[in-house]
Amino acid sequence: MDGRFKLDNQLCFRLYTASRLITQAYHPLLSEQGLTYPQYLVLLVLWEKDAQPVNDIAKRLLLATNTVTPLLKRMESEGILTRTQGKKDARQMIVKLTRKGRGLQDKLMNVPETVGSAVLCETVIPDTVPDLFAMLDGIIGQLARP
Amino acid sequence: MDGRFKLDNQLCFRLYTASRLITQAYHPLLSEQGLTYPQYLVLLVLWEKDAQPVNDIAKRLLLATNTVTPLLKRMESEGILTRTQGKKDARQMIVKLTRKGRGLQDKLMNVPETVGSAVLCETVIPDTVPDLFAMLDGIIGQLARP
DNA sequence: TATATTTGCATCGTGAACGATATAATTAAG
DNA sequence: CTTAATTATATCGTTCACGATGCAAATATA
Repeated sequence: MDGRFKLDNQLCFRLYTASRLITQAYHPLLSEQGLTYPQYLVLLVLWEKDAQPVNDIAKRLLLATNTVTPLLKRMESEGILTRTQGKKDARQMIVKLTRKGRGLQDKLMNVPETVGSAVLCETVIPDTVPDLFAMLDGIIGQLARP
Repeated sequence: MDGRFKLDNQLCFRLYTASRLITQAYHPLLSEQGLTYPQYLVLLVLWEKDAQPVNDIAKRLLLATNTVTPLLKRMESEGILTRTQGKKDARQMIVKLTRKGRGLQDKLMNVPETVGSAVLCETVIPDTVPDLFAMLDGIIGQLARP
């Protein structure tokens, strides 16, 4: 009868649910451009710095390459990016945005704010977001194996 | 050059990553008993209240039935639970734990604390957890469609 | 009561996640 | 200069998530 197994006491369930629900909030906005949320994350990474090897993208997103590789191949077949073998290191595949991939930034310009405002509520306002970020970063830093 | 698309400004990416990493922390503990994290969530629900229709379990976890149904079928084939047609309403499938399903609680007794302590860090301590819960509950309440 | 709508669950297809494993290129060690 | 260890990616199999759709039982409405 101790509350150990109570769903309402579980941090992970809250994270899992919040993550899923926000991803669902992105869905209508992203699917307009034929994108999924993980694909949008890849775009964020490449918009910040184009022409990166698969490994760097995976590390930035804290994902394994066996998750990222098929994702990139789908995006390649959509004409969003190209994958070309590295010259310095033939093992690397360098991922580069196409014109279309760069152009998606314009079409998605209003997405961050739309989703951001959909999330605001009593306990999550611009003032409290830094605290939330700090706690999530703490968890991530604690669990990410570097 | 506004920070709109910066990965480091994204709440959802933090939630997505924190959720994934904590689920990974559960993995070695749950796989010992042949369980996945979503299956563990189903157990939490049924340990709190046994003999529930599929719909109630799905609602409690904020998942769709087309996610939960195959999950329950896998757990049924593992002998963790049974699915029997409801008597009052023939559309309902009543999910009930088997002896094995109930017994898993003993074998997983130390899981919540093990994962809990693995998450603690500078910014996430017992004192700050209620604030984190409140913010996540705010987001979930804001986005869950009732 | 006949018909229409809603509800509960299931099936299907696609795209992640991720553990396990494989392969080829690079680097380190002997 | 070989051989061994490491590294960068890819392939495979299983299990979620979830939109779309189907179907039968229950309920509401005409």
